[in-house]
Amino acid sequence: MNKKVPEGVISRLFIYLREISELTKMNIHTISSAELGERTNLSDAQVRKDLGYFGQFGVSGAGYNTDELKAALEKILGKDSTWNVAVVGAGHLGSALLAYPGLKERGLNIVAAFDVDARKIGKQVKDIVVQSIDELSRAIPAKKISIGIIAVPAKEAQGVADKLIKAGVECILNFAPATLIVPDNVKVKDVDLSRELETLSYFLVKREEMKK
Amino acid sequence: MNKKVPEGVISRLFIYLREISELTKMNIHTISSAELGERTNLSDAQVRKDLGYFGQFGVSGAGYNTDELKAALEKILGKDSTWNVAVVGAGHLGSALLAYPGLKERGLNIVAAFDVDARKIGKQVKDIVVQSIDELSRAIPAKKISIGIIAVPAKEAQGVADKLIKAGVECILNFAPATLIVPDNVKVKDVDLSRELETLSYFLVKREEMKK
DNA sequence: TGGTGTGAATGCCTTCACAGCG
DNA sequence: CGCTGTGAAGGCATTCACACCA
Repeated sequence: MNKKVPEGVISRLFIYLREISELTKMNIHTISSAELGERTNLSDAQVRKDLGYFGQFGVSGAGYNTDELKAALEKILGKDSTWNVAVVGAGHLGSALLAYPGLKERGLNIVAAFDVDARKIGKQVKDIVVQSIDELSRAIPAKKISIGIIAVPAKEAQGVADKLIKAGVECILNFAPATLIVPDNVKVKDVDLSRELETLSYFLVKREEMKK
Repeated sequence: MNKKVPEGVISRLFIYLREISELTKMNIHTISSAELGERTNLSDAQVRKDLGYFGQFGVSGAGYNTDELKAALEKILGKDSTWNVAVVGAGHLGSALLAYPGLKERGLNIVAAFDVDARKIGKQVKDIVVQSIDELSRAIPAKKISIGIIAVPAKEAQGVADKLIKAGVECILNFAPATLIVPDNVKVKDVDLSRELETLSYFLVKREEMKK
């Protein structure tokens, strides 16, 4: 069993879980790897192999029972546990995250928000009041926060990351277009919206060139 | 020359460009692949190989001239051209995108926004007025929009994608947690914020298990 | 018969390692 | 001497293909 799980498998398991959840709601109780692959833009082999890293969930000739598979995926992915999250930066993006209902549903509770800007401190979004960033180092351990979201300008990103890590955060989702230097035991995931768009635009640039 | 450029190279070129731009601002005119790698959390070999797909920009024994490299990267990445972008969905996330200044700076002009919700239609963010989604099919070609951003709930995402494609959009940035089915000639990039966070949380789940 | 589970083959990307150059 | 540019090697992830099972 203990084979190495490729990067990306976990992310896909969440996609399968999302799809399977829809199916159970629609009272569909069986699905083949081919069908699940079609619904997720992945190959049947990929689906089977991904699941294969964690056990055997299918029935030969019949496919997968969606209720069982759903339960199995939730177990694998730790959907029974919940995590506390802090957002740093209460600008447009930070506020959007605070207001996003999809996170709580998935066991990710935003329990604090911080900003440097006095005009934003005290602002309330849903049930969260934006605090001064000076309170970060006390609030993170006090509220048992293990995930930090960085939604500040690039220049401040590294400083915020340092503060979060010092306060005990173990994972960071970084929206700032900056490369963060962090210790090995801290996991960082970068999401750079303008880079995503730029990469798409490159596709258009290349297509234009091809036309000639 | 015409070797196949791996997926991911382009995205990294944008990272190099960002870093190099900082350096030129700081009046640093030379950098080695090792230093550039350090600043971007990548290996020196990776930096050289990535650049190698597009030509020879370095000087043996000396490194790269930042001004020349900046110009070369901008040329490769098509930073002289600009693209028109539409946002569909004027909720929190859509509004955040409308207000984000980083895009225009990079040649990505949001020129239209659409929503189904009558309460949001007419709302103004910066210089963009939210229009009814019924106007989408006329506005997209009229404004020469080639990139669409989907910031609507999952259930509506496929319908919006269909509308965008029918209207002539060639690339889609999809924030909805849904798998889109699109023709081959349309490029889709998924950004699923809650999945990113969930993937991070899995890292914590596994770490907890290890402690036992 | 239809579909899983999985070793083997393939293909892609990264890393290595070093010749060659300024 | 330091650092680039690049074939060759290595490692990972995906796809293939088929034995096996209900």
